[in-house]
Amino acid sequence: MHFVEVAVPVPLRQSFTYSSDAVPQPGCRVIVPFGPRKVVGVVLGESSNPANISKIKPLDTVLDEAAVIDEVQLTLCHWLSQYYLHPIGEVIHTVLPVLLRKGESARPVDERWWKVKGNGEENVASLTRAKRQAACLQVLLNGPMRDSELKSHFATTVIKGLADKALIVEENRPPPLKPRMWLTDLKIGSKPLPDKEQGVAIAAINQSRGQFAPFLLEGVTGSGKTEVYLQAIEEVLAGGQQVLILVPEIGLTPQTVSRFAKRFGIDIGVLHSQLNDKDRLAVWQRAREGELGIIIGTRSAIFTPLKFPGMIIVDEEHDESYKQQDGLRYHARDLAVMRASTENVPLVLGTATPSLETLNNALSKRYGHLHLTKRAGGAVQTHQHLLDVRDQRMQFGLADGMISIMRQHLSMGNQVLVFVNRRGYAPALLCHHCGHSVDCRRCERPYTVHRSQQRLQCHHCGGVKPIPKQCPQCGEHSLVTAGVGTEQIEEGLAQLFAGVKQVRIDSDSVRGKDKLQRTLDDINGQKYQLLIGTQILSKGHHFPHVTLVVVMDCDGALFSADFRASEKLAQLVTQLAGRAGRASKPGEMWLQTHNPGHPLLQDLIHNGYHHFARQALEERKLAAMPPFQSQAVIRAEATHGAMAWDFLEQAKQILATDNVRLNGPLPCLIEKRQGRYRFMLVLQGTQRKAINTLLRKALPNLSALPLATRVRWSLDVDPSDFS
DNA sequence: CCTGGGCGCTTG
DNA sequence: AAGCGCCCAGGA
Repeated sequence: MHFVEVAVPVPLRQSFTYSSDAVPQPGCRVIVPFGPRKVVGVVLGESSNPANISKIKPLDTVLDEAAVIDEVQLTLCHWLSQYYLHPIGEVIHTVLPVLLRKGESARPVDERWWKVKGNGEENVASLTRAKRQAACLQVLLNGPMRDSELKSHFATTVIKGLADKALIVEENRPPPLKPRMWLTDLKIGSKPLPDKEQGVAIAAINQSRGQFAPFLLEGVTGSGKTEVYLQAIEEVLAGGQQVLILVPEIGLTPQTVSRFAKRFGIDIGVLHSQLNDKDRLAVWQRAREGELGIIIGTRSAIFTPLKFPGMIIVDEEHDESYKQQDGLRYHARDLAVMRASTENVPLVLGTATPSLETLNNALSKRYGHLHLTKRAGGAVQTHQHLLDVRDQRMQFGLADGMISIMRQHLSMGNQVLVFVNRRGYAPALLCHHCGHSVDCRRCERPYTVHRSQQRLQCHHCGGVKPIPKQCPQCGEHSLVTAGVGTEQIEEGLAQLFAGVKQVRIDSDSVRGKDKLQRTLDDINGQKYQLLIGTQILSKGHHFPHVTLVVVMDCDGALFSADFRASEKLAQLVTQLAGRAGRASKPGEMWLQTHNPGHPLLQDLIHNGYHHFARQALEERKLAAMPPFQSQAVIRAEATHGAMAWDFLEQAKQILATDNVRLNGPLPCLIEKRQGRYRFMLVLQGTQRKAINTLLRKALPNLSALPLATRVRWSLDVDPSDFS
């Protein structure tokens, strides 16, 4: 009789002991009795002298012969659990593909194949009147073929015809996973000669093969970061090792993938949020068996197991989508650092606008620092200007001066990009008679007017309702919109620039598969001249015909309660500037502001992100803010705000100590969401270890508070957002 | 007297 | 988280 520790998918910060005749390998899934139910858990290891022997129950079933979570992943799970103070069972649950959580077989899913039945050659001869069927049968005479491959050559009706005549039959086969399969296909497509800086970067990365070596690749937009990735990857692939590439949520387009596929001519594993569970598991298996040379995916792709780990790349490392904002609130970039270190592989963090966290690590020499300062093909940097809109006449949010600059660019046949930070028609609906604002009752925030959908939408909870005809308070028919969003700009610009083809790009207009990609292709095919859009436009896409970028309003970020707002604005502006222009068409950028003298804007405009970021780091140091101090946040929300507040107040008493500062409880930046009032308690200190220890020791006491079960609360280590 | 929903307790 | 017992309110 043995005892094993099992991680069970429940929000309890402990594992559970079970008895078993044999000890399954750590990382194997088991079905265990848990209270009155049965759950899928994962074996963590053998337990030597368990407590509470009388309570221990035997394992029900062992689901796997071999571990589904390998040693490296198990190490990372323990790290995640300890660092983010998250229950181990839930950590393991997040790391596993959905189908494996549900207890499905971890064996590769069978593939459908077709093979000839009976005397094939005779049958081919008999099919005189069905030429396609004869051809199809002829192909299968050379040997069975995958259903998917056969379908790419012949219509389904042809295949079905043969099957109906019982000349071919279907059979299921396990996929032949071939480790390092890419080595047979690998060919290097034509590649440009790297310039001096690229050459230095490639060499530095390549020299670090087989060891943990983190790099910040700080390259201005258009400087050829991807080329550095490609040439570094080439060496890794040729050496029989795999590369894991993380990209931001929105950056994973077919275009991105095809760039890698074209260069190497190999199969690439792609993991994105729209993938179904089955396909996701298939990529997971092929990566794990070492069949795929390149795996590219968004945040959660960092959990993909690799048989021959060779390198990890995090593209646009500053992107906010790498931080998970619910459940296990991990940062994929930080986990990538941990993973590269446990797997002893180089890690490349690439961006034009490094996060201050990463920049600090590079400047303090914890990371190698590689620079790409020249735009490829000699394109010059986009010139940035501030447009003082004070006392200027505004039309649809654009100052007259701005409009005339836009006219100049349009008249030369160039494209103009207008960046607006708000979706919808207008961010509020007000009564012109009594001043009443039509607010979402659950969030107590103004509804955003969406005229295209003819309804009001709450951007905090997603709630929708029809646009009222009259004021809900005074009954007057005098409702007017306040402020401008993408829809209204679109409408206004259609009037201002009649006859100019324009397109709006925001999450409303590009909803649906491939819609974004098609629109982007149309833009670069010069089907449109005027582009109006939100954040989406700042991510990864290049618009060579755009010569003017207009930022409607950048004042919000200057006075935000979020201390990272200025960093985010600077990244956004710099990324946007990088979208425009090329060698023959230098671009310019204008920022509309009421605060043209603001030192932050001045610094950004005149000295660029590179300088701004270093300045901002100095300020963070003086202000004792991250990355020079560590933070954690306890959030609590409840329908009765007082309960959430009381809970945090009690938590504060429990946590009180002298080496960690406790701020709050204070309302979250979004004070109410979905009918619940939200508060937070911010922990800050010089030692991240001290915060971690404090929380670890206090958590049992926090959970034991009577209010702990009555409010929704969660822990966020290294918070990136205070909404 | 029975039903049902809310609440709190437990999970090895 | 989720299943279960317990308790109290409300309907017949």
